[in-house]
Amino acid sequence: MANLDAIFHGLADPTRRAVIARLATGPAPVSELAAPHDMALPSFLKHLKVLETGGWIESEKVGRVRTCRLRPDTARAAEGWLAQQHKLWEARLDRFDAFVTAMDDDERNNDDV
Amino acid sequence: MANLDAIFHGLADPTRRAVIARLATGPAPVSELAAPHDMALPSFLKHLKVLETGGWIESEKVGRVRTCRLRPDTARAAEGWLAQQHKLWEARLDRFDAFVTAMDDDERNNDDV
DNA sequence: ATAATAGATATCCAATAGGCTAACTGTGTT
DNA sequence: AACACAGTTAGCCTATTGGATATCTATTAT
Repeated sequence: MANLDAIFHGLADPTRRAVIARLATGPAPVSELAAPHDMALPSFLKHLKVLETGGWIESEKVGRVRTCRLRPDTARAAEGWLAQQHKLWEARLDRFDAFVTAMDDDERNNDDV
Repeated sequence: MANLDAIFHGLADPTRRAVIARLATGPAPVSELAAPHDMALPSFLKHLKVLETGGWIESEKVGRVRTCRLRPDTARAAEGWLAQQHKLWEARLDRFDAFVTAMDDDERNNDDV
């Protein structure tokens, strides 16, 4: 599994996110992936390399065309990290809410507020 | 709201992810955030800047200490993008499953398989 | 008033990122 | 055999990244 640095670096560029979005609807050859992007092919290939390094895609070449497909487990790793933080953070907010509620109760029990 | 480039760039570094993880448990001053990281303070401050640009954190300085806190909406934006791709991709796999199932049915209806 | 603390700013540096063109390899097509 | 097609590789260029040190400002403590 690719490391999180490479995984998130993969997402930090609009061209690469577009490729992922395209591949989410099904595999495609390099030239089809490249077509929408106003960029020389070698430049585009670098993005594919970054995605491959990040574990986002895998590819297979048959004849002269290379077909790329998405690797779902990588998306899960990325979502997993975010979800974990989210959970921590939610837990904290819950504790904070409880604290505020307790404060309110305290204040309600005071005559001078 | 920060753009996705900056949001995901924020995550593409272990120091920055550690800061986010720390802040998910509650706000902290710069020096406390910096302490675990074996790095000169100015270098660390750059990471905080990247996180701020990516919309991950906000901070307020009172006296001589600056306290940083997480911005939850940014996490949601990141998760949102991933979830959307995930949905597309799941939908495709479902169609693929249906296709395979149909194939199997076909084959079951053939005598020569 | 002096000293210590918390952070900010300026500058430097090597490595990486993201773009390009030119030239090359291998595979179909005519 | 000759051509076109789909990628690939090599090199070049500029901007950004991620680290450093040295110096500076503003606040708090003695």
